[in-house]
Amino acid sequence: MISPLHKAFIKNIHLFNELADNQLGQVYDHARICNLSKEQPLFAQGENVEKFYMVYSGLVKLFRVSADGQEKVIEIVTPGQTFGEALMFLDHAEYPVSATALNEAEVIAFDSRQFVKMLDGSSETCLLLLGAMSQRIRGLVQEIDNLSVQNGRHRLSSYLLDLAGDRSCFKLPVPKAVLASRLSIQPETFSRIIKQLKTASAINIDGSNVEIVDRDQLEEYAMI
Amino acid sequence: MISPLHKAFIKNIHLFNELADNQLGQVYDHARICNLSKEQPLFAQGENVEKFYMVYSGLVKLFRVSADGQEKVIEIVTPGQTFGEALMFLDHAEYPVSATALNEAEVIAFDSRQFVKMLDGSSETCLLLLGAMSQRIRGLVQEIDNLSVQNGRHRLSSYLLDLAGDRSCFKLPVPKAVLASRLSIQPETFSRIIKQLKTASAINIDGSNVEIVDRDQLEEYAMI
DNA sequence: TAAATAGTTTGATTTTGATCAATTACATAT
DNA sequence: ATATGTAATTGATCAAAATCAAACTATTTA
Repeated sequence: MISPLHKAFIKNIHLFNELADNQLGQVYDHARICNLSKEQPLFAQGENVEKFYMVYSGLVKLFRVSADGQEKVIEIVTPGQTFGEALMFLDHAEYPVSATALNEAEVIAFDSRQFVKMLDGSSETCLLLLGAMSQRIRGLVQEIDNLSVQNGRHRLSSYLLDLAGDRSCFKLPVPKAVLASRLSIQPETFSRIIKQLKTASAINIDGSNVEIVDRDQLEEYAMI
Repeated sequence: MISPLHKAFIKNIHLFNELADNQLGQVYDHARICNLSKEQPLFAQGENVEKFYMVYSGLVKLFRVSADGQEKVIEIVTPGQTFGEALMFLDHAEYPVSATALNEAEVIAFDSRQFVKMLDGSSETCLLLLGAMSQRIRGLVQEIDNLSVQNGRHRLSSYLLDLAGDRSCFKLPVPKAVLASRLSIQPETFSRIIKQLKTASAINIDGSNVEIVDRDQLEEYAMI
C-alpha cells in the first residue's frame, strides 16, 4: 500500500492530472513503492516490461551495456519524472535499457497492463500521455543532433547550463564519470574540457561545486 | 480531394486501422496531396506545426541544419511511413527538423488539429498512436546508442544489413552522401569504410548496386 | 589515524574520423 | 560526341577524443 504522501505526489504529476478520482484510485491500488539502496538495480535491459516507474526521491540512471561490457548512461532520472511508460503500448516489449539507483532512492512502480486498460476509457489522459511522449521524442531528436553535429565541449557546456537553471552556483548531482557517460565522453576527456572551461574563466569548479563565472561565454561554447 | 487509390492506401496503414468509417471520412476530407519535385522542401525547421504527413511514393529526408550551415539527415522516410505526427499533441509546436523530397515524391498531408479533435472519441486509435510513438522512441534510443558507443563502420554495416533485409543484392536508394549524413559520417569516410568492407570481401559494390558477399562477416562488423 | 579504495586528474601516445585538395567517374544536356 | 556539372574516390594532413599509464585526492573502512 502506498502512503497519502505518495498519493499526493502522484496526483500532482502532470500525467495523472486528468484522471477521475476512481481512476486515480485504481492507479493507487496497483502502485508499489520500491526502496532502492545505492547501486541497486531496478530492471535490466532485455527483461519483459510489466511496470513503468516514477522517481519519488533520489536519482536513477538508465543505461545500456554494450557487448564488450562498457556502459553508456542514456538518462539520469530525477524526482517527479517517469520512465518506461513509453513501452506499455507495445506487445511483449523488453526494456531497451537497464535502470539502477545512483544513490538511496524511492521509486513508485505502476502496473503497465492495468494502466493501459484504464486508459481505454480516458482519451484526455491518452492525449496527455501522447503529449508527454512527443516531448520525449523531441528531446531524443535533440540528443541525436548533439551527438552527431556537436562536440564534447558543446555537450558539456549545454549540460552545465541546464543543471544550473538560473542559479550561478550548484552542485553536480552525481560523480563526474557518470556525467561523462551521459554525455558520451570519457572521464579523462570530461576532466580536460572542464579544465578548458576553467582556464577560459567561463566556470569555476571545486570538487562537485560549480560556479558559472561567465554565462555568456558558456552559452557561446554551448552553441554552434 | 484525394483519389480512391490514396484512400485505400491510407486505410491500410496501421495507424488508421481502428478508425470508424465516419472518422476515416473526416480524415479523408482534411487530407491533401502534395506533389513534390526533386529537392522540393515540404517544411522547414522552426515552422509552426499544422500538419503531419505520410509518404505515398518517393523518398523524403528529414534533416537538421546547424548554425554553421551543415546539414545532418535524421531520417529517410519511405512510402507508408508517417512523420510529424508526434508533434500534434504539443501546443504551439515547431518542427524540429526540415523535410525535403529526395526525388519526385507524393506525400499526403493531414490536418493535425482536426486529427487530435477526432482522436478525442477514439481511444483505440489513441492507443495505436501511443504504440507507434513507443516504437519511434525505441528507435531513437537505439540510434543514440549507435552514435555514442558504436563507430562509423558499425553503423554503416548495420544500415546495409537493414536495407538488404533478406535479399543478398539491392540498390542504394539515395546518393551515398545522403546515406553518409544519415549515418553521421563524412562522404569521404563513407567511401573508405565501403572500401574496407569490400577488401574484407564482406560486400561487393558497383555504383549503387550492393551485393552482400559474406553476411556473417558483415553482421560481425555490425556487432560490438 | 592509517590503510584501502574509489574517484579524478594529468601526461604520453594512438586511433578515428574530419578536413583539404585533387582526381576520377558518371550523368545530363547541348 | 563533347562539354558541363555532380557524385564519388583517393591521398595527405590535421584535430578531437580514446586509450594507456601513472599520479594524485577524497572518502571509507579497519
